[in-house]
Amino acid sequence: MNPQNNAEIPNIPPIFLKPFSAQDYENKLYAMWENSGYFNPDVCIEKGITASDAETFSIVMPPPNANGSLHAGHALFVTIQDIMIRYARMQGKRTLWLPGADHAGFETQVVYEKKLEKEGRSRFTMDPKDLYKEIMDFTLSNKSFMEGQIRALGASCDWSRALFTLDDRVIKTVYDTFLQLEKDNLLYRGARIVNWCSKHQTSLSNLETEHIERVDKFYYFQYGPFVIGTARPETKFGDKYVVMHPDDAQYAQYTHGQQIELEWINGPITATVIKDEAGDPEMGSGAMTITPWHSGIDFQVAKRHNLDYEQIINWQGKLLPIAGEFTGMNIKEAREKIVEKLAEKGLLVRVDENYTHSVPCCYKCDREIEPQIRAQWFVKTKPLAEKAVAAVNAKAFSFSTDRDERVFRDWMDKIEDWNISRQVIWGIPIPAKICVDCDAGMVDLANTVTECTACGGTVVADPDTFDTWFSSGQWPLATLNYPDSTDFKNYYPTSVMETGKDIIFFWVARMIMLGLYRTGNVPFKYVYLHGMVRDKHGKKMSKSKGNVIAPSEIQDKYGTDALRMALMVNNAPGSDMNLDPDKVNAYKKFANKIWNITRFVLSSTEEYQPNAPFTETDAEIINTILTAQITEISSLMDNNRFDLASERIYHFVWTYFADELIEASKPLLASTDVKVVQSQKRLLVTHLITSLKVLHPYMPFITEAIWQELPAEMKDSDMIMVAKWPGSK
RNA sequence: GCGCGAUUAGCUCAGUUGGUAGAGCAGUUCAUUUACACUGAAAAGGUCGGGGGUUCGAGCCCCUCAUCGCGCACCA
Repeated sequence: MNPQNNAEIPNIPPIFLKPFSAQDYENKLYAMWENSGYFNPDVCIEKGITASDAETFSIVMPPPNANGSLHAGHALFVTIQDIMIRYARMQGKRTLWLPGADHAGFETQVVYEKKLEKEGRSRFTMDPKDLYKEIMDFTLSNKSFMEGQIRALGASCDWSRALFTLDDRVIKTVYDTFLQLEKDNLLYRGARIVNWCSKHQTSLSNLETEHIERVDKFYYFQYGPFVIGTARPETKFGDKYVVMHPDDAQYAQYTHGQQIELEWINGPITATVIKDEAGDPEMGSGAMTITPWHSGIDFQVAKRHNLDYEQIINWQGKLLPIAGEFTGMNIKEAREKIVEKLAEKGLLVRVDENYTHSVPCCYKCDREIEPQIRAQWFVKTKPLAEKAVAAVNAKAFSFSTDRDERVFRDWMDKIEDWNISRQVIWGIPIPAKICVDCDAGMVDLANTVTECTACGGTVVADPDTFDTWFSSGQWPLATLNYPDSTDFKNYYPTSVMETGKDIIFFWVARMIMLGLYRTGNVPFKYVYLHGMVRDKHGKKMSKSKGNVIAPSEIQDKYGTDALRMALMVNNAPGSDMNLDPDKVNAYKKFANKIWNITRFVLSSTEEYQPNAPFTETDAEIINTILTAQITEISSLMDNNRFDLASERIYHFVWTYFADELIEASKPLLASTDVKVVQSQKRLLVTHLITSLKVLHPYMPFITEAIWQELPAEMKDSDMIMVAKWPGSK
């Protein structure tokens, strides 16, 4: 290219004389948008951009964790939601996208604990208040960093309404719900088997565990006249009940409650026969001993027959004094030694070396979960789940794919009570007193409870915090300021909940249950779930594999618009996608193509007349081809098929506009017939404006950068962000 | 165990109600003061995992098998 030639063309703003460079524009343009106030629907109404009676479109943003950098999944969700929002805003809807930041309780505490570990410190030796303050400082500094990255992705969200999950309003909402649940008898505190992580020293919900398949040894021991099997000999010290199925013929001679003297690990014991349907005649010998404190099934058996419970393993994963000589040993090292001792005593029958089973582990540290009995707060979820299923039956909300709805229903059908207590510092304190003499708990928002209402015993403040998902589950209520705000009236239920399919149970299901519970209405009408972003070969991104693609690096190299397009094109809703830098590069080229299309159009449209009459041919192109293409694109967008719409737009701009229309225009522009030339100029400008508009939701920066350089007579608005979508009123 | 998904060009993936397949990247040939080389033109490349069925017609619907992946939940 020879700049001198171009410099002679008066119509081209100088910026078009070099290739598009995203870095030169993005920050400035975002600041311009943000300063305009147009992210805020109230401002749009004030300034006459949006009609005051316009249809609303609202999204509550899933608040990113304020504990680190954004990853590719964040870039994907920001892109999808921003496309929805920008499209709605251009259609003249009253459009709200409400951002936030998540303190992310346990998650953040784990991140912070790793930091402490590196510094040779531990949360267990710290004053809880100091720890809380340190994590707060850490989180707040990360929060502003994270919000900067959201801005860099082009998110046109209303920062004036931003909320943090530890803000007073959130806490008030959560406390109100907690109290309401108690009043409605949907809340209880009781000793139940919980998933205990002995590294993180907290209980976890079932969803916070993952099952890891392992091959372990499976031992058979002589237990009096019975042979019992176990993979966990270290729990067997207290086993004094032997359970068999009531109908198991091989044990017909034994009666329920019968006592048997037998030799066991640390000497003679008296065992009691329990007939219970938990015993499976097909499994092993059909007889089993139970450890009610450390097994869910055993706990149920013990509950049914009112048996004793005894803790064998302490909270740190070490054996308690009941283990005799093994007291204080870590369960892993104790296992082999216990087996050795049983073998010496002649009680080891045989060992199955290839026992394959999956064991529940902490999803953060992979350490085996130790089931423990602990008094915790539980929400009775069945009544809440029934309402949620009724709502989906009544089509009060729907999912982007049928399979998501099936997955949702499946989980709702077999939902169990939800443990909402966590032994975590970094979270919202549970506003309750707990009894030190029994397991009772009393909701105590006003701090007036002085003794146990169940036993009259001494009470203390509950040291626990809420499961983050309990508060996140009320996020739409808190952000829209339930119950009396105008935002709540205007925007609840929101139009769309867009989030990752991996948190359909953690978050989406909980928001539906709690939203329905508090307001009687679903929190959103449509659930769009995106898949995971993987590396270019479909592998999960992880630091250890070294295949993590940081959005900020991609943005620096190729531009944010290119990243956004790469994330959208051919990425079907709900399925995982692979992010290949080569694909991003393809859309960087596309950005430059748009740049040069503009340059050509501007350089060819001196003395452009906005009202020049179209020739018959050109009118035909406008009325049929252009209209048809835009209708199709809008229709795909209305159906949330941004993957298909973006590909269509790409070809509309490159294949049709650039390769066909512009090439065809070259001889026509050279025509001696002024009418043909003027019509052609108007045709090119019309296509340019239309292209920029339909591209804008996907590639907001370059389209706005160009828009700002266009002569006033070509455009219908100062900013393309609030320009009218083609075909909309 | 229960449930779900995938299998389409060398690679990574699209394909909305059934009408003999599309993109990006890679590769082939040609074009060089062209709006744009971050380019253009042209061609090449797939019996849509195997088998069976429904249909005038199947990548798409049904059955079955195989392989890969995911979710949930158990286990003495």
